Amino acid sequence: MQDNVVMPAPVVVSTPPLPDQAAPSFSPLYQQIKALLVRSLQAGEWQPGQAIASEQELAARFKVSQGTVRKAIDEMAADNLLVRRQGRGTFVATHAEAGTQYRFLRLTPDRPAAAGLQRRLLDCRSMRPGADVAILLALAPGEPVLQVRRLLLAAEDTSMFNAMNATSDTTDDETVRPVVLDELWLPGAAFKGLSAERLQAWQGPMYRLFEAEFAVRMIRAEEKIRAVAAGPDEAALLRVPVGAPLLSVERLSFTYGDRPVELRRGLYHTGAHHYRNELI
Amino acid sequence: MQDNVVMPAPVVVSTPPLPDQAAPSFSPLYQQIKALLVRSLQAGEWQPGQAIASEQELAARFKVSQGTVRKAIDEMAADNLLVRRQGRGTFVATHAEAGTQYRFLRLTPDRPAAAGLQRRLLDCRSMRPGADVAILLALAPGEPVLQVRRLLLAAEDTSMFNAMNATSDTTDDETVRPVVLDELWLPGAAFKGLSAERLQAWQGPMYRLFEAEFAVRMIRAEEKIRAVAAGPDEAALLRVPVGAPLLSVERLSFTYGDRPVELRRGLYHTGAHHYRNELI
DNA sequence: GAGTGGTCTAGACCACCAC
DNA sequence: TGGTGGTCTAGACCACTCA
Repeated sequence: MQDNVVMPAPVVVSTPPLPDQAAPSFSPLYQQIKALLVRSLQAGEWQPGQAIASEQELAARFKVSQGTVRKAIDEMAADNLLVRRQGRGTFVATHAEAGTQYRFLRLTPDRPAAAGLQRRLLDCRSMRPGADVAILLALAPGEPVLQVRRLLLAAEDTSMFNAMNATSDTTDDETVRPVVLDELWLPGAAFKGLSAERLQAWQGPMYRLFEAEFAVRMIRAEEKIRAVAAGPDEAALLRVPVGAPLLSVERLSFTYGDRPVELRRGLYHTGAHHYRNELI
Repeated sequence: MQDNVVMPAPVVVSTPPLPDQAAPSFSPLYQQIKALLVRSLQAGEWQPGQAIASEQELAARFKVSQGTVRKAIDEMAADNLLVRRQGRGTFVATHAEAGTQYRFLRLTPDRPAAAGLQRRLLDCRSMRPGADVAILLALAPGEPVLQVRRLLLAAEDTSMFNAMNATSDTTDDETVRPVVLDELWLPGAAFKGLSAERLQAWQGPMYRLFEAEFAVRMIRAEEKIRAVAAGPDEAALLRVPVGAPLLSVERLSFTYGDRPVELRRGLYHTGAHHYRNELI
């Protein structure tokens, strides 16, 4: 039974191999299958939200047993690359659906809030990256970056503060409060054509726009969190006093093959929200 | 082959069932096995760091196939309850070993540091809990809590600041800097006998003491993170100006069966450290 | 060499879903 | 009713560890 299992010879597949990154030679079959499936995702064989081939089909294609394909898919589901749905099939994960929307945003209202967050775009422009940004995003020499700035605003919880801000110094947005000031840097090459108008027109999560229009799927991210004092500009935008403590969240996001494709720095006002984390 | 698989009848085991929490009646076999294994851990059949029975033995004990036991153990390994080691066996996870020590501490030096963190116990006393603490820890009415306070200190990075703090206002600890001020609340019933002396004498991670001496294993935790301004006492202890931004990390830790057993509030000075997080 | 977990297969049946 | 993933089994061989 085990005779036909190849150790040196890699699995033969019909899909032509992609040019970049060679696969490790000796690894378990299911790992090889997993790598091949990741390549298929990377190459766009199946789009986010679509069903991939069934386990049976994949087993036939790769000439392995269904159990081996299953183990590969199990791991990819654990990595949030795929979503299994009994009776329906296995689907490419997406930032489109409720529940997986804003998967990376860990900011939560202290008391459960009905309404979500509103977005307000501040600016979007192309620029030469600073040295730090260029290194983190592994940019080619001379490659520009797109810089995006925006606010996220939450419905104000006025249930017990009705009297307090009767004389608020703001004329509009009495019922809404800025909570997050985001600053993003995106590699110019991958996001050619992204503009303020495009962002303005888009309804929905930004990561959904990226995967739908620019074929850039955010897979995982690393965040570094600090407490900082609000500077003058930040204070004005977030409507807090200068020097107020803010959460600084620096995020580096990766797509398939651990390629960094977004650097983001968020300043969170944690007066009525907190950053939640689960340690396991 | 499938005939002997029981759906209504649960698996018969030799270990007497523990009194608390009834198992759900209808669930996959491997889930039942998992629940039984968790109970064995809870009951102390195998101690942290020790090997559990082999897959073969467990399969025989529970009268299921090895594959079913394997799936149960796989999930428990993914939950960090067990650790598999090829050729050696499967071991109960512990906070003792390097690598799993300080598993829940996400604070990281901005630039890789050689030395770890020093501990300094401030105080440890029994007290009546506030209402919030009592609720979070699900305390019995009238049950006291142990309150512990301590500092974590890091070796100062003096490589480029030699001249700066020549006239530091502190007489001792020139080469060390407080980074974390921790305040813990522990249910008195579970930690009877814990004292300042006991903590002072202990070398190693606190969670290791808890699992070794009080049979309380921390399995997972939830953290809420905010940015706050340092108050007078906190500022003095952490040697920062009053009002300096600090990271407030509120942690609720759970043991087997999702029982909360520790509430902790840490204030982190993130001048040369940050809280790292991986989003997947 | 004996024992452990790790991989792979083949086949059966179940639960769920859509048509 | 047919197809999907989900569970369970039985048995083979491999890789690793330790005495």
